[in-house]
Amino acid sequence: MKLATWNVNSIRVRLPQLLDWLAGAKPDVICLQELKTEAAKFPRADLEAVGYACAVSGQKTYNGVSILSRTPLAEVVAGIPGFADEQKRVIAATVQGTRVVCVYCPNGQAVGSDKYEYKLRWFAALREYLAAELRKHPRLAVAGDFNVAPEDRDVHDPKAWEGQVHVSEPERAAWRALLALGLKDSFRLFEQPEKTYSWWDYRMMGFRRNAGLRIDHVLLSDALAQACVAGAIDKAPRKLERPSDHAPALAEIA
DNA sequence: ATGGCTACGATCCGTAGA
Repeated sequence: MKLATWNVNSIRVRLPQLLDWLAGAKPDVICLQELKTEAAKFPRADLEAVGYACAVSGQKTYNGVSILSRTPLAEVVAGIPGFADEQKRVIAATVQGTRVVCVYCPNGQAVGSDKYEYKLRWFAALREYLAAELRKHPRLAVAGDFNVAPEDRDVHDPKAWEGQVHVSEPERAAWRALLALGLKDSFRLFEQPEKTYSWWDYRMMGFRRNAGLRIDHVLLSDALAQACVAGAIDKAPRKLERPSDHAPALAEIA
């Protein structure tokens, strides 16, 4: 199973690029974030026409997540059960015996802000949710935009970013708490080129300078990690005209 | 130099992203 995640930053703007990428990369499953559209306006017919079933939790203007799959999606659950949240950030589904959780973790805006506090509360709720999911589903993948760069090697300029949102110690501790459940960062299961990132600021020629962060991740339970044969980030879509600011991340499971 | 783009939904600027 080839499992991908991509923060598309508006599904309606990025649909042509998404269709092109699906045709080339042929993922079995892809988790999408920042749809920025309500479910009724999600381009379901276009995606079904190229062979993907869609589970969608949409929201106007902000957030919005979806899972696309070439095989049927079962047991679809939107949101974190028990965690009341207006923001559509989570959707889960079972695909061929694998539980897939698609996440768009909060940005956090600035350390100490209300949004930062929300981000940490949200991660605590996600951790409890994933702990319960792991008990039910040994084959568990969690893919999405985590808005956390786990280590300094995931940051183009660690000095400049030190203590900032996305790299602050409480955020990294929240990330490690997910790993402590028994999840592996699929990207780090393999040798990787240095300075590989998944997001680059639109401003200041961020991509051309490779001034990026690795914040989009595919986490795998032990059962899946043991069968994982590749982990990568595909920078190609970031080079296109009018790109998303994020690139797709992928894991291939034998 | 704390900005700089992009998308959205409201109007021609404010909010949010990261």
